[in-house]
Amino acid sequence: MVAIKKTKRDGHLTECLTGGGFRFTPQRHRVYAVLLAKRDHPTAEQVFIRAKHEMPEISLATVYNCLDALVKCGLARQVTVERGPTRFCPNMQEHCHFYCDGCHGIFDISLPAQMGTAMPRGFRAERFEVTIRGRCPACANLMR
Amino acid sequence: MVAIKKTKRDGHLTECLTGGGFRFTPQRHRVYAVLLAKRDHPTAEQVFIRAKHEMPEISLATVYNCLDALVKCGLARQVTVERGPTRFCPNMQEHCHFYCDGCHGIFDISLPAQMGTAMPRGFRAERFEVTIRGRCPACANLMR
DNA sequence: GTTTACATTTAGAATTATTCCAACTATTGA
DNA sequence: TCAATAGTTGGAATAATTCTAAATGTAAAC
Repeated sequence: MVAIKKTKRDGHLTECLTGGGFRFTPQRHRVYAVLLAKRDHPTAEQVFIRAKHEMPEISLATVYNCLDALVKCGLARQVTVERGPTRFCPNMQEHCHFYCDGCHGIFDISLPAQMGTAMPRGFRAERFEVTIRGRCPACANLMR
Repeated sequence: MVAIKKTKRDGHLTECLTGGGFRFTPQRHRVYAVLLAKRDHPTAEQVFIRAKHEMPEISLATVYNCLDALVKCGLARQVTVERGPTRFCPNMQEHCHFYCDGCHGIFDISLPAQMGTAMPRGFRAERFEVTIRGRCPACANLMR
């Protein structure tokens, strides 16, 4: 048994996990803390490396499991803007992603009413990609 | 040497390829034809299977090479909306992608002025994802 | 039209990212 | 406390992609 100091934020974690049929575990707590600590859209492997600093015995399979649980219970989202490993983002507010073609970094940008005119200072937008998720006509029909 | 019947469209292919420093080859011709023939955002593997019907000796490595060349010379784009294999799309006009959470199909949707109100009949939009590509402040500075 | 230089293709090996598996451990609820 | 079940672990397996080296094809110079 590992001692866990719970903060107010952890209450939210517990709620969301149990609400999704998941248990609260020290590993999930750690993985979520890693996501919140540095919001640079890390890959599963990067999360693994960071989580190991405070929890050396955690395994990569567990990190994948924890990230999956967080995504399923609405505490994080997967970000896939390029070929390569999936990245994770704990910002659940409506926002869009700025992908830098130079350093391949991903930055959160708040969704402005007039996109393009409201870019943060210094960012140079060159291409917009919009993905809409939902149900196509055939699949929407299957749900009734 | 393989005989190639060139159409007007193939002239465009040749132009774009040579413009990007690539050579015109029967394999690239075939791969591009496959993309144009059925615009269902196929994976590299699906392109490979389709290309083999008319060119049984083509290899998967070549299909990856050809798709890469097409992307680099502006004749196709990669579409990565979910974890899993990258998909390819020869529609180079401004448009966005509708991803069906049911069948995982990807549909091209023209980019409307007011998104959400202008969905094609039957499509149920549930979530919008916007990715902006360009240069972050640090990388934009490096280019001057 | 040869020759030469280099790009491309091919099959298979290697690598990367992710998932699966089976044994063990922890948590929950009776 | 005990049984049932969920979660963790390390390693094996799989999937997607890239790399490699040899053979072949293409273009451009002579």
